[in-house]
Amino acid sequence: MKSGEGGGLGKRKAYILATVVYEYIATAEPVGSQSLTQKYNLGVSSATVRNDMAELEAGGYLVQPHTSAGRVPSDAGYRTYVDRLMEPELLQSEERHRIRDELRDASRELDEIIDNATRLLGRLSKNLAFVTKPQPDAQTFRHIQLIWLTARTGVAIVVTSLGVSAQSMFELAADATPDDLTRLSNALNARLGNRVLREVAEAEVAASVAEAALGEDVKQAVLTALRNARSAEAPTVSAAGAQNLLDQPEFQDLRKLRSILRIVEEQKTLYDLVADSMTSESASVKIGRELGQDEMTDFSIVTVPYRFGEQAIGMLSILGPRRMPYGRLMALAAGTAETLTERLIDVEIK
Amino acid sequence: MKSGEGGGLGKRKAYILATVVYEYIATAEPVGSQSLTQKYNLGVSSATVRNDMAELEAGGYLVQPHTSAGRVPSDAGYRTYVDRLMEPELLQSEERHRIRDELRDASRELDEIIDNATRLLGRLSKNLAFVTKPQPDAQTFRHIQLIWLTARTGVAIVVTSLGVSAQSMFELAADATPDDLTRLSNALNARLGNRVLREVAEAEVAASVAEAALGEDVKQAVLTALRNARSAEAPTVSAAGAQNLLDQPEFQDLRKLRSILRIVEEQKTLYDLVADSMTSESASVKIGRELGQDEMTDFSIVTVPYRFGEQAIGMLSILGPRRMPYGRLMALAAGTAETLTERLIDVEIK
DNA sequence: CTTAGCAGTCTTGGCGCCGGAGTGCCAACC
DNA sequence: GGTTGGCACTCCGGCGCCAAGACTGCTAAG
Repeated sequence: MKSGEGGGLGKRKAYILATVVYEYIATAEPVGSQSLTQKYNLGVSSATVRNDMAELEAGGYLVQPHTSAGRVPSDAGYRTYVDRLMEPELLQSEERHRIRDELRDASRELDEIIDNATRLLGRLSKNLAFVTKPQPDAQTFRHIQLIWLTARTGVAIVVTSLGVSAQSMFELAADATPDDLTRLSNALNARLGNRVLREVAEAEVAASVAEAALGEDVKQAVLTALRNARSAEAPTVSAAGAQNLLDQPEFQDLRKLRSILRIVEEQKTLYDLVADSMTSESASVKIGRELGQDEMTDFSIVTVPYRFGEQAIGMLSILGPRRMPYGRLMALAAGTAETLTERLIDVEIK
Repeated sequence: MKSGEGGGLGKRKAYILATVVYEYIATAEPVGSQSLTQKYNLGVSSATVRNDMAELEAGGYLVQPHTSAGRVPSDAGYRTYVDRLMEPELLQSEERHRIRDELRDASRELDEIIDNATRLLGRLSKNLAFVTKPQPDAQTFRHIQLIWLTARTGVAIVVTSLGVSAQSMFELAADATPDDLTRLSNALNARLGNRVLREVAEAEVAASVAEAALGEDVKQAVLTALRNARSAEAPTVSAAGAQNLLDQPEFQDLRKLRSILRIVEEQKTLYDLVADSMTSESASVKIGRELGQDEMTDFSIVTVPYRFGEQAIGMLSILGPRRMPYGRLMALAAGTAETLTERLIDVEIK
């Protein structure tokens, strides 16, 4: 549950802070000096704890909901707990296996795998889980196919190493034949093979179009199609477990819940909340105001990136009350991310 | 607001029932005889209304939350109101235009159009809106393309009249060349053109495979791919506006909200609730227990199918408290469905 | 059949009170 | 100087009580 040193706090105060956070996470009740000494063997009296708590409050780690109530951790209190006081948790091997089993059975379609992982994480964490779907532009180009539909319309399909990633309809200013599009598809495939999508340059498309002896309008259509295929402004986010939040006592206030639901529906906002955690190596945590949204002061988010090969291509996150079991949720998210990473190797198109 | 005859109720009782329902929908408070006579010009005294209300209760149209409270409509009361008492509402032409404008700007991708319509309906109705996406099997076949990825893997892309509808990865038991797949694609396209997907028979696929001189394993792969492309067990459902429900007084009880959120996440359940309304000509309404789910006794759903050409291919629904403004929501859903129907013609691939 | 009047019922909200938990401070102690 | 027991004080939350308000059902008269 706790231990560690805790910055310039002094050993005992750090320990008390850790215990207060731990106890508050468990009970959702402000914790007082007396109940703390009764429940935990602190080796000092409640009066001493009281003094330390007063100093922890002065230092900004704890706050009092009102005089004559116990203390509750502040953002800084949680932050210190997460960064320096809490012991990292590990998943039970039983849970580890469960995650593996549930993700293995899922289909080989990328979207379904992601959705499955999201639901699983929602269930296990008993909070709201959300997972960003991989942006195609970090994936490797495998195949493009321009399909002729009518003389002036067609659809471009791009297949990447993680599966069919996108399709995009196009219109032409001049007539084309099915054969034109096939020639161009072949030229593009020859030229772009095994390239990371992001690095495909306009000049290469232009060269292929020229090789197929087609005009400017086709070039524009292909470029647009590729751009669409590459990435949306914000990736799609899959979410699950909103109903779990209702069990938390902090949601007696429906307005909080309202803003959460709204944010979850606006996928862009949800993505922006965690976008910068993509580059993090392991689990990262944002607590309360750190999320930068007034409506989210009572929430925290744990985020872990998942990878394809070496490259981080998406993130798993858990959103819950600020009073969340950080250690456990970080372990869960990390374990699921790891399993998802392994799973993606399985479905790679080589 | 009301009027009409109302079955074997007698004119005045029907009118009183209509007024009670109307008033309860507006205020969410049980309505009593006295306040009713004060607010509406019924032409009779509160004592008379009292007597009629007692009979309406005996007839099962009204219920009392407790003695000495006003009355509240029962499922049967709402049902009678919706079927026979209420006046159909029409949308303001301003609203009509707003719907048209918002749906016009959306992209030409089917999924985005549907998502847009869902969000719009959620916003306008101030309730939870959900829309089923069209099952491909009612659409017309336009093109199939088998794309060669490796000697034993490929992906099948099916394009229908409403756009790329599905892709499906396949594995082969024996090696194939890109040319094999191209030949087969051409054979299939020649044979299946302009057919409704649902009606494509196994024999036709077999004939095309034979024509391309390919084996049983390819045939199975194509059949599976077509089956996947055709329809999932239940169509995907797009939902929006869950947060609107929080404004309703009936949601002080969080357990109700919990089950709603759960059901919305389980798309299958949501779809099953309304599946049988697909064949209905206009707006259909399910009230409380009519939904056949214990957790949903306090809710109602309004559903309107939307079409592609003559054929109903999906439904727009609004889920809200049983105490919902039926007339308005029916008009809204119908108006949105109509606009969506028109919009789909625009994006048809001819 | 309708209506006025009336007694009875039930919920809701305000008020005051008390108990519990916790704090801060002080003086004593090691 | 840090630690501790003791004590006075504060504040929230729950409980019981009461009064107000809103309805109902019933009865008897119009």
